[in-house]
Amino acid sequence: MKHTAVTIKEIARLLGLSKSTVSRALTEHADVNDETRRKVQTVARQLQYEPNKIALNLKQQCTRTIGVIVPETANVFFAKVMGGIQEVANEAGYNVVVCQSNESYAAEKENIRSLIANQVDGLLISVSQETDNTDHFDIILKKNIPVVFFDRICEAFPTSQVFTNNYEISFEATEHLIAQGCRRIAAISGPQHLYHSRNRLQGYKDALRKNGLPIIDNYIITHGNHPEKNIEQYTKHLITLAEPPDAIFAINDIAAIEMMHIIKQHGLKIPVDIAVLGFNNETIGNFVEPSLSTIHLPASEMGTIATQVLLSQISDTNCKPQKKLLKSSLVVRESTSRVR
Amino acid sequence: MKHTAVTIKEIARLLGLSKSTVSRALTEHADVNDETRRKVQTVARQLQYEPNKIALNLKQQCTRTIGVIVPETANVFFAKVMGGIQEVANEAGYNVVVCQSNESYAAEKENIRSLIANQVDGLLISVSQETDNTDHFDIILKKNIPVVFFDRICEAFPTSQVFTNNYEISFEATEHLIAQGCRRIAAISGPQHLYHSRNRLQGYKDALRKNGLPIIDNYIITHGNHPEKNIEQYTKHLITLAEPPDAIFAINDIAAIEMMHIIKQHGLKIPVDIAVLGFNNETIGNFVEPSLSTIHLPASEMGTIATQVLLSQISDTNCKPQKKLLKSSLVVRESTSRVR
DNA sequence: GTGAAAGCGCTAACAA
DNA sequence: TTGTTAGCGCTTTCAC
Repeated sequence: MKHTAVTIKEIARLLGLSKSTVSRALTEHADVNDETRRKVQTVARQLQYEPNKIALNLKQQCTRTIGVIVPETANVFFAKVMGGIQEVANEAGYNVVVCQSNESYAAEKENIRSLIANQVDGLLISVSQETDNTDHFDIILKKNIPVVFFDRICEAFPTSQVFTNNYEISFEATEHLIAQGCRRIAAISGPQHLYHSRNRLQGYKDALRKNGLPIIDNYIITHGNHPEKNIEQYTKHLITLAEPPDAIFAINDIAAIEMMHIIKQHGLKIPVDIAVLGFNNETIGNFVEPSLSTIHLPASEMGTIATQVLLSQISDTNCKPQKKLLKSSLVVRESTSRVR
Repeated sequence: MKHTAVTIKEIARLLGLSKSTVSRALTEHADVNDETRRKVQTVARQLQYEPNKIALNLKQQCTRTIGVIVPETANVFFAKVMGGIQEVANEAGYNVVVCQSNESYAAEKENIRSLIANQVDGLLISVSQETDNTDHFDIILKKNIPVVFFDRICEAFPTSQVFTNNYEISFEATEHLIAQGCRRIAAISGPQHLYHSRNRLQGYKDALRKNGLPIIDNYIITHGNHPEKNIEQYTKHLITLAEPPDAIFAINDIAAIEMMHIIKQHGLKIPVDIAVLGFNNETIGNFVEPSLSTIHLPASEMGTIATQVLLSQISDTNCKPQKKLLKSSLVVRESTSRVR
């Protein structure tokens, strides 16, 4: 390392003062002679003194760092959330350490261990697809570390949670498809041990039920850990059914666009033969033909709010867990517009 | 914070030993009685002792943390690079703190200050579009902090650099377009004070020149900080020229796909009327019609290599700066396939 | 208004 | 083999 680092001790030596006086002068403490303060600050500036954060951390028993665990940083949604997190955290003088679980339970567990060992002041977590129990989170409770789950939350856990109205938006989206005349609506859904996936599927089912449509198992695809790998198979499976669906509620925009591509290749028309609905509202949805209807998630906002909640808990340790519900919205474009 | 934290002192008190003995027992030091070690380790496990990293940091004068500054985390390319960085860093027991410059010089400068103040062991930087001088990097040299620039490198700087063969791939891509019979090739290019943008444009120009084609200013669009905002205008401008281009070398895949969309809307055929070439090889390029030809960048690999170089410099401070050139490759799909 | 000393949690040189 | 001591850089009582 740079052994050149200027310390308070050095400044003290140079000015024939004690460390404490220098410290006080630098931290704008009251009881210090104006003259002395001026001198200290001048020298500090000349030497480009920067207080050693590590020493401060040790002294103050906090790191002003928050740890974030996401399934995958390359995922557009999480990347946007990260933006929101950074913004609020940096504004408040906090650093952000990011870890990826890569959808693996083991990695998630290890990330938690590592972040805690590194004394982060708080955690922001979106759980991996593999995570179907919460044992590895217990240590967070035991050590009483502020934590906020976001998006892929851990419902049963007595901590703060920030999430979107998955059930409602899924219900709304399904009713939109029904309103467009779709009667055989397929849905690609995530692992059912995850709260948000479960809710999404439930919203879909309830909308069908409410509208007197049957729930057909063949139309519901629950995929494993790497959905993007199987979109092609799913699509081919669906469109070659004896009675193929007339709408597909995809798991995300990229999957939706891939499905559209395959559907078109098979000579089917979108949305007339099959309507396609995405999820995430990525920019690209505007530029495909037909343009993609989708669900807009308040990604960046989710990051900012989760971070705000976390920071409030860090500053007030016995502040109650908060549940924040953010609203998504349906973005209707051409891929589901069958009636005028 | 959690005042419950178990310390070495606590364990020592419990066992009637000294802190040092406990420390030695825990760190697998040689000179310690097997019996003692066993006892210490048992208690440590029972109490779920975790060494305080901050104290270690202070003691060892390093944080095992590397700071990363990227223009934007939501950018797919940088998100992929981040993946590679995380992988190598975590493997080596390093944490990664991410900052975004949001393409702003001021933010970049502030990020550097903040990361250095937080005593990161090293830096990975991809410079912002706004950055047209290197004054704010001087402090890194002065403090002798290991740094590796990647992708958007800072050529003039006497530090390690990891980058791709922008000139060559751009040359190759342009020759590919020429080989497809294109004669009026437009290019959308980044700010010319950036090394990689300059090289890309130069490769394009040299390929034209070598093939006896004129360099037409009207076909070269150099954009500012937020290109995505103006893609539509650029495209309309180009296709309404008296002599519109018969190929466009876009700045990235998303821009390319937006351009294709607009071109198609204007009744022109791709690639026959206008060939379109992207940059970045995003998945989505496979699923648009026509499928998008593009340049594949070794994004994740760039992250892993940059991190490896950085770590080697951290461990050996007077290890010489390294320049690493990674190869991109041309991915030819339908959007540029005009001959058979 | 300033200095001396203790202490945050840990390691390591030196003693015993 | 174990304990004592010092010290990493800083803040903060407590004396003076």
